[in-house]
Amino acid sequence: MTYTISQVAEKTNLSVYTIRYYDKEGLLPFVDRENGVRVFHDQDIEWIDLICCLKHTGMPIKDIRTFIQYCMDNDAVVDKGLEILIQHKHNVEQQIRDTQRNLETIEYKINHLPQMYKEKFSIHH
Amino acid sequence: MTYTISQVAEKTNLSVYTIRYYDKEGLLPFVDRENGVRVFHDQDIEWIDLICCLKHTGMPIKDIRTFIQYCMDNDAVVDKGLEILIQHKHNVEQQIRDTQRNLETIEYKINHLPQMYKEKFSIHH
DNA sequence: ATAAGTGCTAGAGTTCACTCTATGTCAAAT
DNA sequence: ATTTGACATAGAGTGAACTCTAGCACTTAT
Repeated sequence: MTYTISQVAEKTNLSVYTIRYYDKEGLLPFVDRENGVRVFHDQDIEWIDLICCLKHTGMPIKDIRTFIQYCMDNDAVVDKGLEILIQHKHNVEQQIRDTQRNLETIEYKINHLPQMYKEKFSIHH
Repeated sequence: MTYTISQVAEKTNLSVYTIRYYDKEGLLPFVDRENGVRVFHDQDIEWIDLICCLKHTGMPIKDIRTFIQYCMDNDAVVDKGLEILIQHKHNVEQQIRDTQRNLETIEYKINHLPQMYKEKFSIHH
């Protein structure tokens, strides 16, 4: 089964523009061409899903490129790619903890907002 | 107790540039001036901490401005500010759930990376 | 009294991640 | 045979969030 760029756009919720931009940026070196036209296979979609996942969890595009390039390296040096992925997993775990702490702060501030407001206008004016 | 802009920069881990930028963008309408020089009080730091918290959890600057403006409104219309804060709390909760799902995907991909790699080069070349 | 240090503003520059435009090719439908 | 539609590229434009520069004011130390 193969897909055109617009079919991939539908499946991945990326715009056609974004897919071409990712390709331009070296994120999709695995995509085949037929007469210059991109031809996507199922395993390409899997790679793109992973790319989206990394992007959603805050990995910048140049880091994703590095990761993909390691994964595509001639020898079976998946190890380096795996290492990056495991490191990123730890980052995301930390990120969740940080966001949970921020959530607690927001909850605290929700309870203390009227007071902060009062402080502002009683002490300050 | 009052603070200069560079002391506030230290306390909040923002750069002096960023604090001035936030002020320019209307995020810090509560900051006093003495002969044109910004003078920060403890409750100002509390507001800035809240701003940082909102920023870290993905609220764009124009939304933070709207929130702050509601909070600073002449009448005791904290309600609108509170409403925004509660809505944002729900967004952050959703954000944590999304990130947890992404984390699961990453864990899955860590286990299947060697296989994805193999697929790529056996089917595809 | 001059030099250093900190503050101020206006506005230019940067980076990131798209997003769009202009222009062109090619295959299928009318 | 020409129109339509989907694909392609190069490169310009956008918006967000800083980040920095230039030039000036004011205070404090030598």
